Amino acid sequence: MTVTEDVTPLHETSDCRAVSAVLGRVGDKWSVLIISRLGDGTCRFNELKRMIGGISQRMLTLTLRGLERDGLVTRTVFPTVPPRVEYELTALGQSLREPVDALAAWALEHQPEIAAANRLYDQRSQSS
Amino acid sequence: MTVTEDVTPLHETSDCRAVSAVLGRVGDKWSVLIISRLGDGTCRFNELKRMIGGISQRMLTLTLRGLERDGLVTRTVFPTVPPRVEYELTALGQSLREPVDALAAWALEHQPEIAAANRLYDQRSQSS
DNA sequence: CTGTATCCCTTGGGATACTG
DNA sequence: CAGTATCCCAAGGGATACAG
Repeated sequence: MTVTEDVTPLHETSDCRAVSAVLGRVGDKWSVLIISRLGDGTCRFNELKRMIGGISQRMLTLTLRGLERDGLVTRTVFPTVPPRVEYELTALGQSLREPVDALAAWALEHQPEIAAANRLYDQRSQSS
Repeated sequence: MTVTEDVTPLHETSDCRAVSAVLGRVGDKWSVLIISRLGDGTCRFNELKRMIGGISQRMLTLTLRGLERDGLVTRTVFPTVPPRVEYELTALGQSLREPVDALAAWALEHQPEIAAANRLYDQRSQSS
């Protein structure tokens, strides 16, 4: 019988949306780089910009604001002239590094397999 | 003295690009959901579409192709009529679940802190 | 059933210029 | 120094129609 079943998409539960938000952060091109860099210690705005390299001022600002909003990074303004702003990982931000590093380790470990799969797939696509 | 220093952006090393690619996969809205669903067993195209819900045909196809290209999923076509195609996680795909689950666990565990940080941040932005 | 092809709107994000 | 504001282009992704 075809009664009305539960069709609530799995990804729309409260828990799943929370997980998605974090996955989005991690998937973001710049967030992880910033967190990684900040893991080595406090950093100023332009310092971050230089060390990461390739990030625009706009994206650095936006990404830092996002990280700050999620409580992963603190922003400290020193009322000097010229202004000095320091960014630092919070305990929460530090704790995120562990699972992220695990993922990075997985990526490095299996990179050869992935590259091989890519070549195989592309080669097969070629001859189609 | 200001000699020409090493300004190679950290994210442009070979290793880092490999890690980024994986982080991109994980950050992708649909990839993780598909992998998660496939973790419970083989699945057909429309089966996946229904269970995930909210994904367009186009994105399901594109995402599955990407997962297949990276060797995370296998695609098996049964030459019947109507056609029957089954998707299944590879061993590599299975192995990815571990670090991803760790990240999901982190997200769930710290969700309250993140939500609180969000509220605090938004509240402060309000009064500015 | 399992896709592919198009159209088209939304979002992401770089470049540049300006401000406290 | 540390941003904000604007412009603008490219990629992401849904809706729809068509095909094997």
